[in-house]
Amino acid sequence: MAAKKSQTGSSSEAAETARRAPMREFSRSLPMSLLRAREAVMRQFRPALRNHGLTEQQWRILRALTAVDAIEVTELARVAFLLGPSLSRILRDLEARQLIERRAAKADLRRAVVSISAKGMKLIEAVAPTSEAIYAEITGRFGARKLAELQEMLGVLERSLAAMEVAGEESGKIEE
Amino acid sequence: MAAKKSQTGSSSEAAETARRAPMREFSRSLPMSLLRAREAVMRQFRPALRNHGLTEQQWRILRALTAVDAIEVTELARVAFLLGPSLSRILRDLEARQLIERRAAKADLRRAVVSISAKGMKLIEAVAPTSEAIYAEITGRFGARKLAELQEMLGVLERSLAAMEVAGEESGKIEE
DNA sequence: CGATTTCACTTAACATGTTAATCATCTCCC
DNA sequence: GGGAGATGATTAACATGTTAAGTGAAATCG
Repeated sequence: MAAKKSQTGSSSEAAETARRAPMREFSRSLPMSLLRAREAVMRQFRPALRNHGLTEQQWRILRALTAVDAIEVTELARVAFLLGPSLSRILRDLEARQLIERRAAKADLRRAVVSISAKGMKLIEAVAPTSEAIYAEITGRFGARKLAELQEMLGVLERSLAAMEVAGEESGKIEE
Repeated sequence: MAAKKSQTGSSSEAAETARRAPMREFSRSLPMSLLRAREAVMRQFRPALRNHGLTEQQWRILRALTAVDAIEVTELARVAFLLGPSLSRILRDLEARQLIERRAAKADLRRAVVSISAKGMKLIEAVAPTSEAIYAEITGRFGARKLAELQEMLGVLERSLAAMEVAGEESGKIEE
């Protein structure tokens, strides 16, 4: 089971090092931990959403819209945590399905204002009980206190990194 | 600023409730917290990976391959936490770029065995220092102890939900 | 005013996520 | 050994993630 040592010789000396001593256990890296945890959670919700013809992101948007009377697209992107292009496509689809309504802002024709329709609201109402039940089950299994603690830590992590420089621009092509 | 009340009447009674009292603060839901936290982390790494022509998933695969001599595709999917179809596409690309090598298993021709190439290993070596530096910076900002604690909680959450039934099959179309 | 720049949003192009279907092998059992 | 079913991998089809480019409207400045 030993790695194929001394095969290519000195050429892959560092390669051998990496092979023997992985940078990090990888599956234990923070991004992987967060990814797996999120997937474990979403795996519970996706079937229920799917039964109502909604994807996770479409659900996020409709959910966000129930909390406001109307909202501009950019602000909606921030709240639902979606990038502009994704949001554009999804809004086009949701509008075609008449789950939302869109109109131009009077004061600034560049801006579009979105709101949920009665039909969209009914859909939300149909899914909400199941969704809430699942959330309650998760809370029960993991523990309400631990859940709050976890979310607090996630928030701290997020804020810790918010101010962090996004380095990696390699050479000094910072300005263009 | 009040919601358009008493417009459609009793029909959207629950809708009004939802509008006034959102099911959950939404942005504070567990899935959103996990998503934002992960994005905050990955936002630090993506530029560096991009400078080396790698996406996050391609990096995950190469990283996973450095820990083993060779691995079957299904097992690689499990380790790198990718679905089969995604992995298939990415392996095709990585193979075309000669960053990995693939061959059929002798005992079972259905199975494919993948390993990282010398060229792939060199790429890993080129990115690793930057990647490690970023990880160290994150650890420093958030705190090594808190980081370990967070990952422990994420693991517990994952295992708490592993046994949970994935309900939501609506009607009894469990069998097909 | 009018040209330039900025801004909000959309489109484009490519990579991945997600589920279903397909294809080739392999196993099992008669 | 041969056919039904199981299995590993890929392909198909559609939705989203991600970055760059495009479009129209607004703000800025000369």
